[in-house]
Amino acid sequence: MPTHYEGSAETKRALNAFINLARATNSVQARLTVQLEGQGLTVGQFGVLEALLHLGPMSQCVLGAKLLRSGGNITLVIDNLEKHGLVRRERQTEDRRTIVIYLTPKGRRLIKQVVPGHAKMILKEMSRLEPIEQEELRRLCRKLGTGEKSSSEKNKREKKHDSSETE
Amino acid sequence: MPTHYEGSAETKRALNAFINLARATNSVQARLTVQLEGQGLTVGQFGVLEALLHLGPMSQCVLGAKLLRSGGNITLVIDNLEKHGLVRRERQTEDRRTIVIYLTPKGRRLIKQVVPGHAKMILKEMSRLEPIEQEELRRLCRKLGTGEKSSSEKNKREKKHDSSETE
DNA sequence: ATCTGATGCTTCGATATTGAATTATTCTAG
DNA sequence: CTAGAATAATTCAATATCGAAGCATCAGAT
Repeated sequence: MPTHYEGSAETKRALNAFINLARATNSVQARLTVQLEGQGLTVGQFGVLEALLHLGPMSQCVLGAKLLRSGGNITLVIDNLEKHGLVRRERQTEDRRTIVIYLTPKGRRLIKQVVPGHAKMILKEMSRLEPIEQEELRRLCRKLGTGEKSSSEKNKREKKHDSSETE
Repeated sequence: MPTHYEGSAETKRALNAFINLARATNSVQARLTVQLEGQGLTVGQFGVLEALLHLGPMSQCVLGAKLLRSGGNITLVIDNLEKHGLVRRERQTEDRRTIVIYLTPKGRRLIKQVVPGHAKMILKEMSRLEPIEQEELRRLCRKLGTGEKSSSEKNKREKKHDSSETE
């Protein structure tokens, strides 16, 4: 499956690598999305609930930073989760700008039930590769860039909790 | 950056590989998106114009199949491209259900101007990896799955034109 | 104490994206 | 030839997503 660009071998190599990277990721994610939505959660909603489950209650602002989403987006996703009774908002009294999001019992129950199946699905998808290959893929992807600029963002007392499963 | 799931080493390996795959892809795509939008094109619009440039005029239906997008989505993206005078719709006379999309001169000029910079950007992104690594990444991604079910779709006289750069 | 700038959330306008329902058209089996 | 199935496009209702504008609140400087 060649590209239609002309260009140096270097360029072709890069484009082909990128195309296959993008396709593989989209393909796997599409199948994961189908599974999640079959359980009544969108990808964005799953991301929020999963972060709350593993990292505990947090403000919308922090949630946006963890999930790499805009403030407006978080507001909407939380709105929808709140409608379904899966999370609850609580305005902070110390800093009244901040709203902390908590899982409701219903939300906790749901996400705890959904997560294992999701993990199992990822396991199944990734098992098309040998263990060694999975590790090599991981190494290459880390080298390719995780989106971190350099290392100059809120390094105050945020050492723990580096990453939940953030898709 | 560990996950917060417990589970077998096998599961952890798969989850970590997946997380880094997803992050790397999203990270690269985000930067590409910024560049495209700086030139006034969304990713979806770029995909359509690029397909039309490299594969020639085609119906919305075929476009949707190439880009793996729903019919409703293609309709909207074409609407927006048409508003900007970058493509034009032409109803077929043989089969009046079908609408073929053509690049306008303006659209052709624009996409021809945008494509090289896009390719250059991909080259730059991918060059964080050595050539050998790019090839290995490609191999792993192909093995991981390109979304092809098996091989039972429209194999009539569609051998040529396997893939444009489809993100 | 007050002004100013930063911060957190919401709202809005665009665009994307899907799946379902609808319409128009073509094809196919009788 | 005609009825019903299949196909192409459109429309609609949700949801996502961003960036920008707006509002409330807080923190720092004078």
